[in-house]
Amino acid sequence: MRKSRSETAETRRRIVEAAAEAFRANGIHATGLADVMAAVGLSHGGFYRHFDSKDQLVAEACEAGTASVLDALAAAAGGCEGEECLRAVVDAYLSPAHRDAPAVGCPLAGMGSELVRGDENTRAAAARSVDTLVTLLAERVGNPEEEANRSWAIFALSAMVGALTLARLIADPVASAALLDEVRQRIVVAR
Amino acid sequence: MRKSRSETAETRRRIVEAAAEAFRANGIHATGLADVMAAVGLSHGGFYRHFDSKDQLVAEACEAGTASVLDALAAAAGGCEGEECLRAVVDAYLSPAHRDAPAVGCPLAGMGSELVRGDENTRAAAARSVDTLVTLLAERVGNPEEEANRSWAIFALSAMVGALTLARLIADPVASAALLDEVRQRIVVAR
DNA sequence: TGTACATCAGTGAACGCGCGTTCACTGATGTAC
DNA sequence: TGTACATCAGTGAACGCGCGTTCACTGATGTAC
Repeated sequence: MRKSRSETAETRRRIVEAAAEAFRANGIHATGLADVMAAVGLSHGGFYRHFDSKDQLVAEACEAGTASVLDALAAAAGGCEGEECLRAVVDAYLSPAHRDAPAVGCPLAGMGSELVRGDENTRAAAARSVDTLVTLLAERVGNPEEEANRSWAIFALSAMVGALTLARLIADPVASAALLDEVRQRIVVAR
Repeated sequence: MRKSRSETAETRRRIVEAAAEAFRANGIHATGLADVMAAVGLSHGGFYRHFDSKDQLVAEACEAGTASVLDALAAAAGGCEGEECLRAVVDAYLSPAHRDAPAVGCPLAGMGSELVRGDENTRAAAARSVDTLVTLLAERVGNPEEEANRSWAIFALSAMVGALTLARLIADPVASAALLDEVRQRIVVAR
């Protein structure tokens, strides 16, 4: 049953991807390893050929989820790099589409309160996710190394993560969309 | 073994309080009913004399946690009601003390991503929590019924919930405190 | 290049454990007369 | 006010179930000669 090295690497990648989706959609604790392995079409016993523990998978899933969100936001900005695309990134993050698709959305919003209680590696990965997203936002308003730009980006990311979480809590679609709209406008103005 | 009505009510209240603390500190899924009952000094079997299900307890714990945070923030404002106390409320919410005491802190930050996946009653309770905190903030900048004040308060609460979550993810105490400071200042300025 | 052997990805059963929930039981409280 | 009985808060064992993790096994892949 042994697989070739490239197949093994591909399987591992698919496990991380499936985990990243399941953790964001259903929560870390509520998602079993058997669920993740089944999503990839494997039995759960083989999990430990790829990972030491569920904690390790959580940390990697956080990284993978962040990378996918980063790609999606960069794509939404259409490849431009200046301030003119700031609105595109913020609009994409605070869209009803993002709110309604947590499985492929921001891990900080989808599993933020569970990441806080993760192990050391998980929290380190989550902290890197914060840094990555802060840099993405800072780039939209100028040099991402400049203190003022990072400072604004930290503020913007906080508001974005919080707004997405709150928007998902509010069942009324009108009120939820209104919350997203208001935060969206104020973030751009706050720059 | 039967208890008097007032004792029964008091026991029920203590279960909700203990649950509110445990859920915020350790997460909803990670906290067992036996843990909660043990914290109150009871065996787990008696739980169902007070509640229909764990879900019901989660919803009530969300409400109770919000009430306690509301009290704490009102106390931080020192009883004054005008705009001059806005800073006191925001400072209290975005303080290292709040960050380091999730058990008695804001439920939206402490268990936000788990509340999103709660049942109907839980999400309704969480949505009421959002509304309650928005009103508290709106009151600090004027008439809480006025659209402009509510709109700002929604933005402020989003930034506050997000910032507290991110601050808890960042292990480095200097970077974490810096994030809180920056968001704190910008929220007040954004008014 | 071909052969012999070591490696190891994946299977499926099993491990101990804790979960939410149920239940028979106890005995103090509440109620009806 | 006092007595007899119904109620029910709390106990502790048990229910079925799913969890993370381990393990003996299979057989294709990788490696050494």
